[in-house]
Amino acid sequence: MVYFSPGKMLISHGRAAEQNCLAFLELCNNLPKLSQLHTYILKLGLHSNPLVLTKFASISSGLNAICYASSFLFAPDAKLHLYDTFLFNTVIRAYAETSDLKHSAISYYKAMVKDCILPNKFTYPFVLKACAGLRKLNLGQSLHGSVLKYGFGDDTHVLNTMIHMYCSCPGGIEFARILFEEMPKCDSVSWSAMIGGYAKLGMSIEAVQLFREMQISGVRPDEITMVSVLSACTDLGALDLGKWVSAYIEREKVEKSVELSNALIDMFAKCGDVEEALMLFRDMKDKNIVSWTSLIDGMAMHGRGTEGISLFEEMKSSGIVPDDVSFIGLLTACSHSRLVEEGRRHFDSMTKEYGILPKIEHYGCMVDLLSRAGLIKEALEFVHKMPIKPNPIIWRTLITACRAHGELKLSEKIARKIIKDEPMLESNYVLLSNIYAKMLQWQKKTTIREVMAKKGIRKIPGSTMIELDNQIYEFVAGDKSHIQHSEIYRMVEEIGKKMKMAGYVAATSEVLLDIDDEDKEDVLHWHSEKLAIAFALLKTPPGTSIRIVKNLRVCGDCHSAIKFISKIYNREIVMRDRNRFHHFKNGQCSCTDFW
DNA sequence: ATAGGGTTAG
Repeated sequence: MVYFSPGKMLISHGRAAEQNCLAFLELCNNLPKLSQLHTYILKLGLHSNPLVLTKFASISSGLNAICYASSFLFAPDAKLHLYDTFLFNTVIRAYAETSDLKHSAISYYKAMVKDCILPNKFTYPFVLKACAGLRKLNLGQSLHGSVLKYGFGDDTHVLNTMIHMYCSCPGGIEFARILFEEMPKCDSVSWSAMIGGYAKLGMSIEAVQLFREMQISGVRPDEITMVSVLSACTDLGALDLGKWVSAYIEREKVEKSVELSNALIDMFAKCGDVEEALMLFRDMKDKNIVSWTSLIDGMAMHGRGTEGISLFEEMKSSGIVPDDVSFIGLLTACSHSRLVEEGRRHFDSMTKEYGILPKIEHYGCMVDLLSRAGLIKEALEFVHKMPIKPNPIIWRTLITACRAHGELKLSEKIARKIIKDEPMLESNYVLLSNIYAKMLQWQKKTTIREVMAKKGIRKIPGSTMIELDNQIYEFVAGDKSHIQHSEIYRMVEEIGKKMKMAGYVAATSEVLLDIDDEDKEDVLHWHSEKLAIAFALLKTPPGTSIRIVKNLRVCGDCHSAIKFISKIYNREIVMRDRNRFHHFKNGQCSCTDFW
């Protein structure tokens, strides 16, 4: 234990004072004695000493330290001297790294420039980082101007941070790309920043494309680049590419940080190979809570809820204390596997044993858990009793469950309510329109379509992606853009005939879900997942499994059709939809029709 | 003294 007592400190001067003070600050790390320390530093006249100040700002790494550090700048006898840039940099950095105070970093930067204190090459990475956190494009652009004005337009560190800043600001990605293209020489950080920028925005195709260009460029990707590429693979559901990245990491001996291993686990789980995710996880020496949570989430998505729960218990036994995110994974695992009692119990233990205040996501999981299992009344009561105002996601969860359990009147009522709350959100109308389809009330369905058209709201088209021979193909319903489309459509017809012979009957209410009247006959078989599967049947050897990724939830008709296809063509078909995985095999689906 | 990264309800 270190006790602090300023009175006993040896007050000395000059270099000795500095050394003394630094040593003392080292001792005082983590001690909440900042105000005494502050007095002490002023007494020694060391408040403009850059080394002392940096040390001071870094200890406790908290708000207080930053406030005291910045107060030195305005001490009555503060003198402007050679080190002032350094002083400002210290304060700007401290603020830039404090989540809620990034705007203060900008204020100090502005104050600095106003006082004619020249920024140096260390100033801008800090300032730009703060700007990235604030996500203000126009501020970023003006900082960009200053960077050029002060002559740091060819500093790689500064430019890399600027790419990151542009990628973080809405509407900035194009500016980032221009900057990136114009850079005299890019290093792996530049590439990672740009690839990561695309990946974060969900521009995963661009991220992967850029990674291919990076390989041609000869800059060696490092583990951080790989994390960004993997997150693009995860988004696309591109398992082959993900596997290639994984092999590359082994081959090139890229350092496997915990983050990289976690990204691999997440990729394998979300691209459909949860067994590989599990193996990787078991091989990890240092796991953290993210590793566990990623795998639990993976189990949840694949409907392997019991294993998700065991992992959660195992995590606790290993000494990791669950956090709010891991509870989301656990509760999702329960709801997707109809483990109602387990879900309830864990929800209670979250507050009672771990003191975690449930967030809207946790309530959402519970509403899903109950309503999906058919306990609609209880789910409704739960919504009315919860202490947070239910959000549209909660209402949509209820609507979907009501529809699945035949409570059409109730789902109509809720759907009308959320349209009132969010009149411009397309998915609200689609829900109501689907309810009318199920009620066979075509007139009302048409009216909804007309209302949407009048408001200029368009439905997001369903699309399905498939990865074949290092290419990613995307199909949308009724799509005829593919070169081989006539062959594909013939295949769909053939599949249709075989399915009928096997006893398949189209579920009309579902088939007509999202289709305009004039297209009704045409689109019967043309949902994007059917096109993608027909394509895969044409292009892949018999007996191999087929993996597809859908952007929306699979419709009931496609779900039953794919069951037939898996049997007729003797193929395992793995499908990821918006919510979860379906493994079709021999006429059955792993979700046991519980989705 | 400076830059880029992993899990989050339907």
